[in-house]
Amino acid sequence: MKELRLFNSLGQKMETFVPEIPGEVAVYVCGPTVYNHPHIGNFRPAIVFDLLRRVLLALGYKVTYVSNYTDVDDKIINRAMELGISEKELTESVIKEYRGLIDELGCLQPDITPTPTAYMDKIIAYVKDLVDSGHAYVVGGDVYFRVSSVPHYGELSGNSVDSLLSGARIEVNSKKESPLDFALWKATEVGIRFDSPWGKGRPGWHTECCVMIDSIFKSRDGHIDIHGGGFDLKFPHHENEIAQSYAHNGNGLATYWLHNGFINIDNEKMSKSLGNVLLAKDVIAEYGAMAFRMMVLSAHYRAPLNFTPDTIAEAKKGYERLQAAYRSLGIYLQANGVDDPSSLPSSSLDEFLTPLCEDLNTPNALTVLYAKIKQSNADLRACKGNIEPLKADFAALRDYSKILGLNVKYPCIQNIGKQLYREYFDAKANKDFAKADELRGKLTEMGIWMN
RNA sequence: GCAUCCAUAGCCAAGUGGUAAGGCAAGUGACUGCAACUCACUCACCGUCGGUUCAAAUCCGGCUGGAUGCUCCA
Repeated sequence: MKELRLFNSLGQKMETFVPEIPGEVAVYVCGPTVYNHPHIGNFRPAIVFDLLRRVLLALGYKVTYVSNYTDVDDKIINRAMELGISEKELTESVIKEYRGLIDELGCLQPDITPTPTAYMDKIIAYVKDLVDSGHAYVVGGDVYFRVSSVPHYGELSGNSVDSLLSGARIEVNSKKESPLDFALWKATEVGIRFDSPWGKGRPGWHTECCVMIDSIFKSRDGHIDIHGGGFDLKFPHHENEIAQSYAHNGNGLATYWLHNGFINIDNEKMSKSLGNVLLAKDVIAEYGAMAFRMMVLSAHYRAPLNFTPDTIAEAKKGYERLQAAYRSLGIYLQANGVDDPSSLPSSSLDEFLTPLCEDLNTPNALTVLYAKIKQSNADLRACKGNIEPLKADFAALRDYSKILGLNVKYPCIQNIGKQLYREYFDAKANKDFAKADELRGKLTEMGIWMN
């Protein structure tokens, strides 16, 4: 099996990927809080970790890919009240939209998409365990995690407990033993809330992910191979997940921690306050889902990605070049005796996978793709009826596209199309340009012209 | 203030010790009966100052500029 190297945020260095169970990979990616139409920033992790999943699959691993929808949160409660609907109605409609966008963007749906509301019993039991073992304490109806009860807090984010303490803001909430302690359970008056041994309330965000991982991957002691998410989640979210996992399961939750960079708009942070939040559905409507995916792939996943009309337009062109070359080959092959190009045997993927195996270097993978597109176009121009090189070109474009999650297609030209192409090639060979033009017009009209 | 990361051509973006991938735009040329498509060629001393080294975009330090986080919070 080809070696995959990944940059592990835990330790800040490149490491060779070695799964805990040979041949199998457990992945968890922090999903969105579903309170409003998803914006484009929600889909960078979705695309990046979908790519990781596809690379793992191409390398021959069996992958279990889990990504949650956070459906308990203040933002959800506030938004639901604004709209005058229940939290459940709101989250269900947003999840539905999100799932649709995932499809459009060429991402595979996760194998499992847990939601905290469905795990409430387990969350409460988990928090109770932490209280019982002395890693958490109850104040009023709240439960807080005792950060001082676990070693190495700050390991992931590069913070030390001392520096975090010195940088801590003046706490409004003085109920906590330490400013670093975080809420596992919070007593609430407003919105959706649940019964617990500590009264009515809601779970803390950090705990939700931990419990879902712990439950879904019970057979692995709640320890997964890869945990992914946006850069902003490193601290406190992932740091706190690690602390809880050490306290509850005696392990650090995940071996490899991967964090994707953010999307900026015109070199500015995308934020509500700046009023520059771009909704995924709007961007897709204007430029196409594949243009957006191509744009995400055009930069390394850890680097910031700048969204401007130019950058997405450029990505769109790149995708269209791929699509056009693939389509031309698909049609030409059918017109020349290959009835089902999609079933042509695969060619070697080694050259293409090599950059992807170096910490998902998609820009370099795209370089390989562009070279193949160029070669395909040149081969098609020069083939003179010899379709052998075209078969290999086609298979390569097909397989590369699949790994990148870029949807490409070609029309089935049917027997009538094959007949018209035979006549077209004959007419051209006989320099009967009037007839060739007519046939070209007809093929164009049918939507199956090569170019 | 503390922490993490970044600074490569008009634009996007790889490369992390041995004299700068790729894409967009631009220019030149080729193919073609025509149009479109396509192909070839041209286009960077790597923010700045200093250090280490036979050798640095690549390592170290200063400076300048930028992104993000600092606890349930936008």
